Order: sequence, then C-alpha cells, then structure tokens
Amino acid sequence: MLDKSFSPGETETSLYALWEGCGAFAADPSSPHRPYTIMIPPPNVTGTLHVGHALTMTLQDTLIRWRRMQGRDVLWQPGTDHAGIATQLVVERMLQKEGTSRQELGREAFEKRVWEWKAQSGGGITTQLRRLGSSLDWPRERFTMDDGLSKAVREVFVTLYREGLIYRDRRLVNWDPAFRSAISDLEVDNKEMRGSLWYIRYPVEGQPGRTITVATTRPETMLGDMAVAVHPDDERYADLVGQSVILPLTGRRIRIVADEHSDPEKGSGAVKITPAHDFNDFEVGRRHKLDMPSVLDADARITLEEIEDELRAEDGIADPAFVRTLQGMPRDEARKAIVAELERLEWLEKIEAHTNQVPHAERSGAVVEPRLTTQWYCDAATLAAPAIEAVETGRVEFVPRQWENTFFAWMRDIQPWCISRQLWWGHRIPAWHGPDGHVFVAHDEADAQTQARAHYGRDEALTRDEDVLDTWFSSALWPFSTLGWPEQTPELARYYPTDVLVTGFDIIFFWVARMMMMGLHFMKDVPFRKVFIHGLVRDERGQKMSKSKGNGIDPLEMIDTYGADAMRFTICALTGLGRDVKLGRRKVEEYRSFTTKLWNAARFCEMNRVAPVAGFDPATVKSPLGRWLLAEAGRAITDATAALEAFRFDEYAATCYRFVWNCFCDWFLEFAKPVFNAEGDSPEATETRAVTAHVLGLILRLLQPVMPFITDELWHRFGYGPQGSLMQAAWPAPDTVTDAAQAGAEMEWLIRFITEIRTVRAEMNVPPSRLAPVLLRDASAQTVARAEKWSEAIGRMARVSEVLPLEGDMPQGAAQLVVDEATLVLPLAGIIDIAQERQRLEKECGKVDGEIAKVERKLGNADFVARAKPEVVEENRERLAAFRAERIRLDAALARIS
RNA sequence: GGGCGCAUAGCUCAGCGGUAGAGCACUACCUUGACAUGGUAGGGGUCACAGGUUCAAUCCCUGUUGCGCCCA
Repeated sequence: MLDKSFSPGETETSLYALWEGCGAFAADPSSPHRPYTIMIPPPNVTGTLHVGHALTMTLQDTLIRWRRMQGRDVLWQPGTDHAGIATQLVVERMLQKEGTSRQELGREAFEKRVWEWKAQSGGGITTQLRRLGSSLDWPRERFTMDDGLSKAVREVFVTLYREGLIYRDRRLVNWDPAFRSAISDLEVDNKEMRGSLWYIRYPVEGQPGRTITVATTRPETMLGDMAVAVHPDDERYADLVGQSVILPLTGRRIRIVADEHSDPEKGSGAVKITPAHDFNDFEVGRRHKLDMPSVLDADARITLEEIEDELRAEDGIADPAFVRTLQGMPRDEARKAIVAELERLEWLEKIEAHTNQVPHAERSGAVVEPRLTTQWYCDAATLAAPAIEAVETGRVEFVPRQWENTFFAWMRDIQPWCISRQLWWGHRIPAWHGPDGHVFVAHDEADAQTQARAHYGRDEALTRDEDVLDTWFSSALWPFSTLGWPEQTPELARYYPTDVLVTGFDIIFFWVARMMMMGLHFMKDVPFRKVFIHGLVRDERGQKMSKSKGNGIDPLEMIDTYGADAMRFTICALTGLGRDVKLGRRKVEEYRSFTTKLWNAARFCEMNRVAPVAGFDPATVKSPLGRWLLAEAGRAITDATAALEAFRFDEYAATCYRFVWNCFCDWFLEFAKPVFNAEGDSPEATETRAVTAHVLGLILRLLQPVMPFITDELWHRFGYGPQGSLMQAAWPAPDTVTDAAQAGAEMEWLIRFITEIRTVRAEMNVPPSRLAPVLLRDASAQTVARAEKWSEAIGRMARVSEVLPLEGDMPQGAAQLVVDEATLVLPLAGIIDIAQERQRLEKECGKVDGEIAKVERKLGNADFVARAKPEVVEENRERLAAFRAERIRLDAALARIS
C-alpha cells in the first residue's frame, strides 16, 4: 500500500544511486540505435549549483530522458571547466590564510596545490547535479585540464599558430589591474559613471599667451600625451595644426594633429592623445606614427620608467620634481595630484560634470586599464566566417530563431581574440622563447629544442612562455576534445556533431560561437545542429536574482523542501520560448501539489486493485469510458511529443498536467468508481481496471522525463517493471481506438450534463446535501438511455437522487436547464425561488440572444458568405441553428413557470 | 545612436485571422471512503494606443507610447 503522500527525500537519493550504479545513464557506442547527444555546458569547477544551472540542466535532462525512451543511444556528457581566474583566487585565498602566497610557493608547487584543492573540494557541483536527477553519463566525466583535453588544447594551439591564425601582437589590451592580467573584450562591462570633464590649457610653443584647451575624462594619463588632435574641418584650430604645444608637467613638446577622431561638438573640440592608454588614441597614434610610452604599470600605478629621461623643467609649466612624486601612485590619487598641480599652475580652465562609460572587469570589478602589452591573439575573424555560413545555410539552427541576429551581429564584427592570461592556473601556452626573443611554438619542450637547434644551428637555453590560455579557449574545444580528439575514437566518430546545445543567451559569444569556430576548423563540421537558447531565471517580480538583492532561490533547498520532481516540473512549466523564467518558492509549492495529485491518483488505483495486465490490447476495449480515455491519452501523447520536439517545455508540462488532473482524475476516475465498487469482477470491471492500469502506465512514461523520481517509484511499486526500468521504457505512442468519436460524444455529453446541473444548483444556492431528481423533458431515446446508464455517476457527481423522463405535468418550483435537445427539470420546491429562476432563465436568454445577433450579423453580410471559407460559413450556420434551438427551449421553460 | 524582445483577467503567462483561455489569487459552498497539497461553482478582459490590409484583426502591416535586454 502506498503511503498517504509521497516523500521525495527518502526516495530520491536511493533511486539515483540505483540508476547510477546500474549504468542506466551510459551511452553505448556499440549500440545499433541512432545516437542523441548533448554536451553539458561545463560548470565552473569552483561553482555550486545555482538556480540557473537547475534550469538548464533540467531542460537538458528532460530532453535526454525523453530521447532515451524513444530508443536513442543517448550521450549526455558531464564535466567541469578549470575556471582559470576563479580557481586561482580560491587557492590563493587559502594560501593567504596559511600566511603564504603563490609567489612564495613558486609556480610548480602552486599548481600542485590547485590539483590538491580540486581533488578535495573541487567539482562539488557534480554531486549537486545528481540531486537534481540529472542522468549524466558519469564515467565519461571530463575536466578541461585533463591530460586528453590538454593535449587537444596544445594540438589546436600549435596548428592554429602554424596556420597563422594565432600570433603575438603588441597592442592595447583590456588590462585588469586587480588580477594583473589581460582579459578579453567580452569580459569587460561598460558602466555609466558620473565623473568630470577636465578642461586643460596646453600652451602653444612659440606663441606666448596662446593656448589650446583639451577636454579629458582622464587627466592622470596626460603624462603619456603624445599629441593634441583637432578635427580637420574645425576652423577654430585650423592654423594650429602642425604647431606644437608644451605639455604641462612634463614639458614634452607634442604636435597638434588633424584627425577625424576628434569630435568638434564634444568638449572643446580638441583632445589629448595618449596612445598607450586609450583605444581610440592608440589608433590616432598609429595614424600619426606617434611614440607610445606607458605611464601606468600592471597595478595601474604611475610609472615614469618610459618618460623619465625626457622630463624637463619649464618655468610655470613643468617641474620634474613634481612629476617624480607621482611615481608608484595609484591612478585615482595621481589624478587628484595632477589636477591640483594644474590648478596651481593655472592650466586648469574648468571642470564640468560628465557621465561616461567606464569599462569594468566583469570578474574583479576593477576599472579596466587599457595597456600596451604583448599578448597572444587568435584570428577570430577568419575562424568566424565558416561559422557564420553554417548558420546562414541552416546547418546550425538557433531556437528561438531571433538569436541568430545576435550571433550574426557579433560574428560579423568580431575582434581579434586575446587568448593569453597572466595567470598560473590554466593551459600554459606551448611556446618557448630563445635568448634573442625568437618564439618556438611546439607540442612539447623537446620539439621546441629541435626547432631551436635548426634555427640557431646550436643548442640554446629556451624559456617557456609564462602565460596561460583563456579558459574559454579549452571550452571551445569541448564538443570534440571530450570525445577523445585528436585521437580518432569511436566516440568521436559516433557522437560528433552533437544534436543540440542547450544554454543561456549570455554565453552565445563566449562559448557557442567559439565552439562553432573551433569545431568547423578542426572537425570540418558543426559541433551541434541546434542551439536551444533559454531565458534567465528571475524572481517572481521579474527581477534578476542576485546575492546582493537576496532574492535568489537555492535549488537544493527547493529540492529538500518540495522534491526534485516538483522543482523540475516547475521549471518546465515556466519555460516558454524566448521568455525568462520567473521562479519563486510559491511556484514550486504550487506544482508540488501536482506531484501529490499524481501520487494520490495512483494510490486510488492501487486501492481499487488496478494493476498492469500483461498482453493488454487497447484495441479490444469495449466500454465508451475506456475508449474515450484512451483517445484522450492519445491526444496528450501526441501533444506532449510535439511540444518536446519544438522545445516547448511549458506546453509539454501543461499537456501532462491537464491530462492527469483535468481528465484522468477529475472525470475518468470519478466515472470509474461505480465500476470499481461493484460487487464481483464483471468483465466491465476487469476491462476498466486494465484500461486504468494501461493509462496510468502511459502517464508515468509521459512524465518520466520531467519527474523521474516519483514516476519510477510508482512504476515499480505497481509492477510495471523493476526499479529503474522506467527510464528505459518506450516513449508512448497513441493507441488505436475503435470508434473514438462515438465514445467521445457520449462522455462529453455526460460531462456537460453533470456540469450544467452543478452550475444551476450552485447558482440557485441548493445545498449539496439536498439531493434532487432530474426529470428529462423532450429527451431523445439515446439521452434517456445514457442518463440511465450513468445514473450512479450523475447522482454522486451532480447530487442527483434519480434521473427519469418527465411524465405528466411540470412540477411546481422547478429549475430548468437545456442540454442539447433535452430540457432538464430539477424539482426543488421550497429551495428555489421562482422569481430568481425566471431571472436566471432570462439571463440565459440574453446571452443566447447576444450570440444569435452576432452570428446573424455575420451571416447577413453578403461579403462574408461570398468570401469566407465555406467551412467557416457552414460552422456559423450550425452555431446559429443551435443557438436558436436553445433559445426556443429556454422560452418554453420560461413559459412553463409563468 | 543601432538591434532584439515584450505589452492579453489582480498576478504569471498561453493563444493567434472567424466562439478570449490556463494556473495562481479572489468569492461562495462542500471534511462524500485517492487527494483540504482536495472538490464544486462563480466574478473578473474596449487583448497598450492610433492608423492600415481584410468579408472578418487580440492575431498580419505601419506608426506611437511604455518596459526590458544586447551592442556601440
């Protein structure tokens, strides 16, 4: 006997252990079945399960479990990524507590410590994914720093280098001064900040008293100014172009150049050009062949190293002593000091309030400092071209489609990808430097030595490049590196390209696009055929969830409280195409009641000796009730399958919900009660039990992908199969039902019959305890027969004492209602008020009149009749006839009580 | 500034050329033997606004407004 309610906590852990233990999640490369593959977006190894993971993993697991039931050989490959910066920070923090640092430890020992940390506490998220029920193929779990994946990284790097698609370049890079590393432009957030615009006068050389005013948001960088730019068409400054100014503070002579970059409308129309510290200025500097001294170091502190020699004293303009006091000063302090000095020297004209976009490092939050450094770059534009084409030609399809625009917009204007990071944790760049700075890119040191020998004609000491690769570089290889590439494994041949990638739009650029570039380049095929982009999880009010707002939801706590099935079902129910998922505790609680409903329905079945019948053939079912249920189940199966095929998780959930609750529970089980309760085992009862068992089995199979725990529990408790077998059961197909239309007509009539009586009783405030007979007037023989046949259900469900044809006169004090051709008379003398009943009937008449008028107007329109589709015209004629007939019966009913 | 999305019941959303729907919330009634995490019934919507196309527009087109996101 099933317990009174389902206890997820007790069942989930043991069921999952059983599934995993018996290898139920395993892909089988030798299987004769068609593969179906999803690559997990590898979570960060330092991460813990948050609600975003819960969303994406639930959707993926639902697809995977559904396809597995369809008989596909599914591979859902798990893993984590090494998260360069995040992981390094975690371990550095540990070291700090121990009173040491990575610098003290040295690189090798540090890396060892990171691996130790990973072994002990990394990848906790994989345990949490199990709590969610994710049917991942765990023995195939991968980590981006694994030997195999690292080999793939080296192979890709060396190949791209040899093809000229990876190169070193000295140019401006987004520098994170907190991490002291380069970051990619994708890792930069521009935030609008309230700041100031400083207007500074620069004295023109050789024209005493004449100055040109530049406006700048970053006065501290002026130590590195190499020019002043004005717009070529700006007449105000035309005569100054080609002249020089004396740069205040340093005394440097810099030219005034004409360049389109300068916007005459903004500020004073003249801008200072600091090529080493601003992306636009860098371009101006290139155009005008300016020197590019850096005045800020890796910590974004002032450094005078590159300008020290040229400092000169200029009376009232420049004082090297002052400039030297700035050495080592953080940029914000330097700004204050410089502004104060300019003010003192009276070169500061004015300060305006100004809002501008300030680049922040996404990860550390520090203000990004453009810095001139040598980094490794990947020629993304070349790699992007085939990826763009793959989407244009439909070889890769985004769902929903509009994300393709986002993808195109970024890909068509893609910038070189800075792939080197000044970190210790990650794939170390396979490049060695000779004593003269010559670079040898090789698979390993021996290979590099060989190259060096060939290059120098003798052995030379080589030093390995210090930098590591951007974590996304290894993630980009994930769809094939995890399958064994560069080895040609059976898995690689079988599971690449994968079927679908499921992820959020926030990593289309970071990951999706890069996987496509690398996959197309190295595998000569797309990494996935479809990209399903889901929304973001927000709170119930649509706010982004965040730690600082405290409006987040902990999926593990939800699972503890309501069960993984409820959590998963909620997520599916709320995941519509192209919409964010507004999730709250109340929603999960709400859908938890659906799991309870299912449990109780099953429990009711169990109490009524419903058990699966071997060899049951739905085609043999005779009762209209059974045939109707089978037909409804078939519709649910068709709808659920179509919904999953279209990634309509909300439709899939709603279809299951409606069928289970509003069809199976609300009507079918109620109608089955008299059959179950009858004495002895009539053939009808036997058949009904068999149909019930069959349909309950269908329900469990339909729901397995989204609610794997409770369905498995019921599946084996009912004896449909052993524990753990449900996920391998066949995805249901609609059964062939004989005369489904006829069975449907009967059951729909019955439902309407009961509902009408209930409605009238409720409207007339008849207490449920008061039973009343129903008298049928003008009823067809079929109606009388049906009413007779279903009298028990009608009696119980509509609080009716008996149903019989009206003989003789209309009773006093009766309510009347029209169901099809028949008028139902409910004698309720003493309970109902005739005046109220008249009012009710008149209201009904009013409603029907309204409908009649609408349809008549339509049919009276010659254009409509002539131009509308014939079936629409016909449909409206039928509706009109039905309304008119109903109206006549209502009139008759009114006449009888007046 | 460019692009994308959204606007339907109090809330969250579905629908999509012809009859406006669900869940929750609300109101009333019901502890009837699966389920009060339940049952039954009910109220509640000029489908953002303005034009256009059409026999017919919540749905298609154009514009406006408001909100959200992405890019510069």
